[in-house]
Amino acid sequence: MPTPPTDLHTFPRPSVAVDIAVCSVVPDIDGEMHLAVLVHRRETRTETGRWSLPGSFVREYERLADAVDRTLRDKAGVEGLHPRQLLVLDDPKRDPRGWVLSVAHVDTVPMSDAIALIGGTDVAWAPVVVGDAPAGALDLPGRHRSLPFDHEVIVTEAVADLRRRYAERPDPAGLLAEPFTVLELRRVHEAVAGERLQKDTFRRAMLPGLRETSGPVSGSVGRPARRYRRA
Amino acid sequence: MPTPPTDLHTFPRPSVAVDIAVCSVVPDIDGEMHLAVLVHRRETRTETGRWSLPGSFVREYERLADAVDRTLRDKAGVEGLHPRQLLVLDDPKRDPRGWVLSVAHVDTVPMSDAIALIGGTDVAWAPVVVGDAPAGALDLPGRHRSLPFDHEVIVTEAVADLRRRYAERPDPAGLLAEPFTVLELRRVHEAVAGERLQKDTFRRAMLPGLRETSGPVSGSVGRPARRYRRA
DNA sequence: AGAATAGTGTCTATAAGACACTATTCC
DNA sequence: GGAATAGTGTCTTATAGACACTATTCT
Repeated sequence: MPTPPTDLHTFPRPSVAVDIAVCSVVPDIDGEMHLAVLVHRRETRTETGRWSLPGSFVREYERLADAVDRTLRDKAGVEGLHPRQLLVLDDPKRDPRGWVLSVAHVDTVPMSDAIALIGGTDVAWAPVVVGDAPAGALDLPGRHRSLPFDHEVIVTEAVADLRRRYAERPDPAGLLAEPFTVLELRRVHEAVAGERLQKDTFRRAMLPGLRETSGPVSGSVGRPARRYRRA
Repeated sequence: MPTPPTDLHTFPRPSVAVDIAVCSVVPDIDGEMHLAVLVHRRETRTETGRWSLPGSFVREYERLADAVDRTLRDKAGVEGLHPRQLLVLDDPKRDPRGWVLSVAHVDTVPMSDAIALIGGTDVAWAPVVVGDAPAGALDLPGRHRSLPFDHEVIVTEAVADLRRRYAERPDPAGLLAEPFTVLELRRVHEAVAGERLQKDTFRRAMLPGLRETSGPVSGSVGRPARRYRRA
């Protein structure tokens, strides 16, 4: 809390927006799973036609998490997520229209909803580029190479946040529907991490955070895998 | 970046403030060092007389880090710090005067400046309560028991941030003047961690992040200690 | 039986913790 | 020499990685 002025309204106030890196794990043509970020094609004056992260201005007395939920509902028809704050973007020149602060968030959608979510051609999943690409680089549709504004900073932080959390615990963001097998879990973690993980080490690291389910085991071929839920 | 409205000014805008947990390590009566947070006595209408964290409203087109610097210069005469963003406090009811978002920060002042910084009776170092106290509890002057608003959340995050960073590297915030001995460094780390650290393990963990200085070694008694700088 | 996938025993390399020893100074 | 503090050798314990083996299913 600041030292209050005699009147709040004597202070200039910035516009405040939320920008969101919505993440999920989606398959490519070959069935390989990849961490991807939701981008949409800009239809408005600034940077029209480029792909960017969804965002919107915060309404009066609205909580930031609610602004995130509302934005995703309106722009992508997604519900019931768990946004996490990443950082505030405060460069006074970041928006040509004026003084706009943006609170960047990361959020996730379950893999089962990810594909259905892409309705038209104005929304897409852009895989995170793995390897030694520039930080925050996405594999955008068409021949687009980069995100506008400071959105690459947001992607960088979002990916770092997810990787940190997934290194600790099994599927903390709930990308995978329960119950699941350790193999399914590992595929998701590999997609997030952007690298292969060892099957035995991975299993032992994750087991303390899992509860075995007694439910029936399905198996196409080979020994049927046990199924688990998050503990 | 959000979908732009036709005009920025059609959107309601919140007041935006910065609140700062300024941290340092200060000695108590017995010479023991403790992690402490700078608090000041409120002089204004809301919560008058209570101790709280310094903060102020952000000026037009001002960067948040600059608002932090300005606030600390004005309220405590501190210069040249390195604020880090912690989180945005966005409860619409957090300030009775209206819609105020606050961006919480953590910052540090070198130990050598910490004592001189306390000028009058309206500013004080409040040691972080160690042990199983409520999260974010401070040992405030007088008989005050708690911080107003959501300041305890800020202290909790500030302390967690510092402890995380100090567990990794030697004195990342530069609390200690260079050059220093490993013993001096360990005392600072113990104050931040709120617990004793083992001398041999600590030395081995920190050495990779230190550069030995060839400068003259002072010693009152016992084998003179080597002196180091941060690498 | 053989293929395929799941799960585990175990060896090794590495790091953390703890203890005790050696080293260097001042008196 | 003795007190005091600095720094290190090394043993123990825990953990991560790797490899190979065993287990359970389907065809």
